[in-house]
Amino acid sequence: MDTATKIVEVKKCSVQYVLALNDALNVINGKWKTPIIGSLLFGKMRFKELERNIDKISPRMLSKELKDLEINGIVKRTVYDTIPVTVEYELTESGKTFQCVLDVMVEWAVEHRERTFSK
Amino acid sequence: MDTATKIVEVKKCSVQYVLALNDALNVINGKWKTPIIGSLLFGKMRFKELERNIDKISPRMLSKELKDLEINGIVKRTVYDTIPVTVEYELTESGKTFQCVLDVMVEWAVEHRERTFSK
DNA sequence: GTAATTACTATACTTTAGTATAGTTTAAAT
DNA sequence: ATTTAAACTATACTAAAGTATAGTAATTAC
Repeated sequence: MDTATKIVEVKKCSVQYVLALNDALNVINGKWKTPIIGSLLFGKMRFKELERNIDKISPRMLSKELKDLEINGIVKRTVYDTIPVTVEYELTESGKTFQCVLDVMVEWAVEHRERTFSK
Repeated sequence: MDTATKIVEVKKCSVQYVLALNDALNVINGKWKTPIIGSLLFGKMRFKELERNIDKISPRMLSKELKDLEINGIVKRTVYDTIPVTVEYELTESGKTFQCVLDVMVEWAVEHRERTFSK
């Protein structure tokens, strides 16, 4: 079954729909996932660069969230054999396509704000 | 400024982008928001109907989350002057259009799963 | 008169998420 | 010899989210 057909299938079944939805939600849950993905959309970055880029994040959280994102296939971690080690983080293909999801959320939010609060 | 122009503006500024994104994320944060919205996509429902529909939800959580959704303009609450009172919950216009956001998330999730885990 | 139903609220508790602070290793710079 | 830097980890704590259990008011059914 190809991906397009699969999508049609999933949309027909509420159980599968909710499961897929949770997959997507797990990518962005918590306080720090979207700032991290947002930073990496500008290109690959090292740990300290991310730490400096993202206001108020602690190394503990950055480390933890990067690990989460790596496990979920959103971020790729590359260790270079330099002394001391250089570690680079970058978005995977899925990480990059996630921008479309973020864009739709932003579009909805702007429309929602106009409709609901600015009249 | 019309909504389309506003969306273009917001996408250009990372601060505004993240703020709009958080608006959308607040709609769905927590464990119970998506099941509630998902149930209400089938039509208006009373408190007990929602409670029966959503597996394992407690009345405390249902009440709290419905209040949140109402404040955020996603759900409309209508009290009928019957004895005992009848209370109906339904999605607002924004609540209904939110389905597009959920659909895009589901599409991404299915594609991501194919790409990342099934090869 | 007891049980059930609707639409919740109150209180107490547990679990998860996030913060604060300090420490590790290896090496280069001053 | 001490400081600085990268890339984290460890420990302890607080805050937020969620659960469990019980209770309220008004009414109908048995």
